[in-house]
Amino acid sequence: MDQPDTFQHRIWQIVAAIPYGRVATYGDVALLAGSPRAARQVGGVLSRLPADTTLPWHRVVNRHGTLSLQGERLLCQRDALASEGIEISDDGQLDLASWRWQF
DNA sequence: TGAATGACAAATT
DNA sequence: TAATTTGCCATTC
Repeated sequence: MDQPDTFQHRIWQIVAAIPYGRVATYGDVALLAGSPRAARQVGGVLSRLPADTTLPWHRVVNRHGTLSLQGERLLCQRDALASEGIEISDDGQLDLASWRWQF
């Protein structure tokens, strides 16, 4: 099983701290995790999340304010964000200047 | 143990 | 200005 102090576990803690109705970038999460260059690992961790997780992974977007996912996962994230009051453009892009989590 | 992978980001062409 | 390539870092095979 996973160690209690792994990067993965730290990512979970940070993503869980994202306030409702806000979004954070992979780079921000990586920065808070202690590795500003580990943005890829953030995505890697979220990609391995269990289906029954309570983690608000849908609040994590790339630095362009777009969703890097594809297919059904992308639709699920867009729907989840819309449910929180976050408006997304037709191109799947949201206004980071307005929705980005300021910490 | 080593090589490959990946839900990003920045630099370069 | 836009598109492409390289670099990063932890996890996985």
